[in-house]
Amino acid sequence: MGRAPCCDKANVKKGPWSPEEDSKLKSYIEQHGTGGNWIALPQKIGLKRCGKSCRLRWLNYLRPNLKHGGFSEEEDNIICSLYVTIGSRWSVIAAQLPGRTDNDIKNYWNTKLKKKLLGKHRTNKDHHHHQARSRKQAITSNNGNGSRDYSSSSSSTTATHHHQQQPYYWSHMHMPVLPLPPPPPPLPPLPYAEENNQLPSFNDQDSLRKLLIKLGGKFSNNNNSSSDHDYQPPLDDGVIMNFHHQFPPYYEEEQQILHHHHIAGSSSSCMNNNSASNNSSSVVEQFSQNDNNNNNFNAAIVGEMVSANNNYPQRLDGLEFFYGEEIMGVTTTTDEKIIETGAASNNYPPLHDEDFLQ
DNA sequence: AAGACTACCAACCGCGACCGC
DNA sequence: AGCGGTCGCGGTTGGTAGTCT
Repeated sequence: MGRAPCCDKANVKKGPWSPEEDSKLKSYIEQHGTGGNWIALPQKIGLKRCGKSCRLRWLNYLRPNLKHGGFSEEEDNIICSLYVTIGSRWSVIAAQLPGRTDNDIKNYWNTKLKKKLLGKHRTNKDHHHHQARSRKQAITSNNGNGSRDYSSSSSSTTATHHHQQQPYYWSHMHMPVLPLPPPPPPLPPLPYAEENNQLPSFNDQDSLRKLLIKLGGKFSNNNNSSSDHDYQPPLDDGVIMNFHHQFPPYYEEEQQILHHHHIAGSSSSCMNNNSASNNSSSVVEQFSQNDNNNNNFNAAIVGEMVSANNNYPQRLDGLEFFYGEEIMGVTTTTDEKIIETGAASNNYPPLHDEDFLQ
């Protein structure tokens, strides 16, 4: 039973690619193309690689005009904006960033951008992952002395203010149901110091509202607004139209929600309000900025988005820090309830001891 | 100095979608 | 319509190297 392997695993090399393999693959594709069949390609070249591996190597590394590392603030902004809108659809996000691969963006998001937004507070999943890995590495690792480019594309380490970390109980949402200490009392919200490039706290409604305004547009003064007379549809210069062409129905669903709640989509950034301001081709510039500074944040928009997400749980996974724990169903006072609700709302599979002990 | 911890990223894996027969 | 092969995607893992204690 089970799925047939795509190649003969026994006769296929795995792991890092050698320069010789790279040059073989690259020169062949440059001369002949892929031939529309990745599976057959390695045999043609004489590579002992899986076709999928060849494809990945080409797409992520060998393909011409690829950029590696050094994400700009504008790229950060685009990634953030798109992630909030469409979730972890890396290929779609990558399509808006020339020279970037989905893998690159995914890695960048997971290792830097997410933390940039979350603050230094690691998720427990990360924590356990790294703990387990560290234990393993303690056995197997051999430290080298090579140099590595750790240049960060952004300057956010100072922005991880302690008060701006995620709620304690959010960081436990992926945890199994185990006795936990009670969450600390809520901290007073800090002002949203975007002027200083500080990251906003997403734990209070006002900051969350501002964030969503920046990411998605303005919020109506009227919480029950259904008229939307002043809604301005996004400019159609191809990008947004591409979204409509590419996206399955749930994107339409979100668009309706956004429409319904006057999110006309503003420009700018979840990270830095000063960048991404002069590039007309960027997605985040598709919309007119129209923040009327009204503070009546309508949480229903997020609620609806989360509700819509019930059908597509992947889209908001990891976005709880955007939307807030209340919206995500993490509103109760006991830890168990918190975990249960959080897990249920995200369709997480039941957790077992082995998940915890890994 | 050494071990533990953390960060990063390339690569792998499995699944669903798609397509041709 | 059903089936099998392939593609493309997103999640995850493994290896390496920097940083911390």
